[in-house]
Amino acid sequence: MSAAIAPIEYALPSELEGSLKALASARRLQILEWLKDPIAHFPPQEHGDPLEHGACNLFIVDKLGVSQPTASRHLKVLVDARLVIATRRKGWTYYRRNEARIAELARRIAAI
Amino acid sequence: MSAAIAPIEYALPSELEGSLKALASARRLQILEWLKDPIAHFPPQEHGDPLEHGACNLFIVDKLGVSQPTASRHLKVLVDARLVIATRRKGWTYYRRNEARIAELARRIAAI
DNA sequence: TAGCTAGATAGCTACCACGCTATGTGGCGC
DNA sequence: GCGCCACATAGCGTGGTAGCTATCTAGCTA
Repeated sequence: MSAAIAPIEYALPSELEGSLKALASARRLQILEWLKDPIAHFPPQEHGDPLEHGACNLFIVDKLGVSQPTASRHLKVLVDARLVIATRRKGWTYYRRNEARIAELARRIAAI
Repeated sequence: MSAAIAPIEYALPSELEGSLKALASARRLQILEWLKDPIAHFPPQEHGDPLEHGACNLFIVDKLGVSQPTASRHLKVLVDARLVIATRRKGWTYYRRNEARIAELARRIAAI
């Protein structure tokens, strides 16, 4: 050892890149689309206002047509990217769009 | 055989998804950034107006700091997504941004 | 407190993207 | 016409992501 330390020639992973990766999935785009109008896309739910808290996890899993863990991971990616907001209530989790964050991202992409 | 044919539960790959995948890479974001102002980011080139035709492939390869085939693939992804336009001239290839396409994509993302 | 159910985690497979080196190919220029 | 140079293609290794089943955990309800 040890020769020179390799310079970081690398493009550093930006937050923008992360957000784009979160968006670059048909499943996740679909979820965001549904969440635009939860009342139209999901069955009526008893505990948790669709508009205030969002759609129930179970409905999303069901409508996505994938297994529960797979849907869960997609939702986690969206939450981690702060594109959607999760709310726990009683025994369920509800998801809604983070409109502020989505708008901010749209602005950043417009400046690409 | 043969049971029922599985229904397409799948979210179909959209063009939007494809564009987002093309964009969701630090290297490619970097290239688009550089191409905003080729004169500022690349050495002066003799054959091919940086503003009209874009930056010479060789400069991009060099500045990216990856091998020629790797850079070539990144550029191909951008061209295939129509985010940049390639021009062949003499023996070289020049790349420039497709501003119309980029703006259109930004609009679509704003409506996500 | 006990049981049940929503959701997360673990662990697997398959696939795709990114990096590389080696090699083709096609068009300029001498 | 020949050689050379710019760029593409082939092929390989690796890491990350999406899908699955099985299982764990936490918190609601009775």
